[in-house]
Amino acid sequence: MTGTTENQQAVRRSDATRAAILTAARERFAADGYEKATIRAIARDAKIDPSMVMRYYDSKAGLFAAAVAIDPGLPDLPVEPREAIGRTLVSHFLTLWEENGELTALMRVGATDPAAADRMQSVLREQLIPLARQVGPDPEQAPARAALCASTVLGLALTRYVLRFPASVALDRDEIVDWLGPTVQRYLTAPTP
Amino acid sequence: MTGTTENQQAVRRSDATRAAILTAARERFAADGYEKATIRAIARDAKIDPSMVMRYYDSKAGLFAAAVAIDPGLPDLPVEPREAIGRTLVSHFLTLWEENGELTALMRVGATDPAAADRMQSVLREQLIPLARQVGPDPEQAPARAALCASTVLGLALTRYVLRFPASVALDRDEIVDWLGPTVQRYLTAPTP
DNA sequence: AATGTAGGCCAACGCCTGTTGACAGTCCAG
DNA sequence: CTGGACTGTCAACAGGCGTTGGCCTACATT
Repeated sequence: MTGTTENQQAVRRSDATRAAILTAARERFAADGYEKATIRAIARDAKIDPSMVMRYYDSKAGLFAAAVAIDPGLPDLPVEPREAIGRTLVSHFLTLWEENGELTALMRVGATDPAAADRMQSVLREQLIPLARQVGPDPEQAPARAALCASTVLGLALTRYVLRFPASVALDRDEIVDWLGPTVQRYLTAPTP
Repeated sequence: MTGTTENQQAVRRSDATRAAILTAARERFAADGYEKATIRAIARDAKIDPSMVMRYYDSKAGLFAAAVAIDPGLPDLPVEPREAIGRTLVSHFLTLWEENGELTALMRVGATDPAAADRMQSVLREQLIPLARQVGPDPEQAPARAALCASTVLGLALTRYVLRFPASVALDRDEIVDWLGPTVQRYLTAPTP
């Protein structure tokens, strides 16, 4: 132990370094994807030696896992009024994506790495499908309806934050909510077409 | 020149090899993305020496460019009846994607490679935006409306063919057209919300 | 003040990558 | 039948990668 004799969570002298590594890693992974984001480059950004990364995060895979640990927190969303759930969801996702660069990293890497793809899927399974079951007309359709919602918001994230299509980047927040909100609303609550 | 003295397009003895390389490259790029799809692995699949790849396609980048050369052919789509354009587009994209594995490759690589992302964007610019201009109420909104359509179909392709979310894979073709068709229709033709 | 320990740097390892050039067999035109 | 172009193999290169272990430094405890 270092510093205080308190147990709980000791303040390590290396915390600043750990944070610097994590920040640099998020930026590099988000910008370059998994393979092209080298540990050497991340270490250079964080102004430390590559071996420090191994000391604190064991391996490149461990570093990535630590860098993209994030919880979208869908269960905390207000479900009422039910006819606003579409707009609420879209708005929530936009905020999430613009505050957390690691989501872009997760998506870039998920395109080629099954483990990252799995992490994204777990959000669908554990948060979006339950929500669809809660607000949708038929619990049995929940997976399909949730999948459509996922494809809607991830499609926007793809064109706007990953591929950066100018026409998609140019959309402003309200416009997106106005267009996608009703779409998600329909996927979740409308009767089967 | 070999074979016939005809100019036009000579039949080279190596055409079979070239094709084998291209096929193997498409599979590997689609499955693994750009970095993880090594020339050695592609050559092994095609049962030839890695140096042949360089001889026929100059470099890895050249091979990729040749492997994903494809034209979605949107301009040939029937625009009438106008109220069916949404379903027509979605249906066309589904066919395209299931017939051409290179689209998955292009998307996997586009997630990290700007050049591939550009190629995808050119489809939006040269084919989807003009179409939106043609059928939409206000030509000035064409880029925004086209971008929303792109995010719709690419979102589905992402969850279904790249990330392979089971709930998205489980959707059948008609279901997808029934759900996404009206969405695209609205993005293209509905008044601004 | 002495001492153990955590933080940090350095040099090196083995591996895999894209790419190259020299060499051998095969086919066809003259 | 002979020359030259084409197809293909082999071995090697230079460089970058993740990862490791040894070493010095500086701090916190005793």
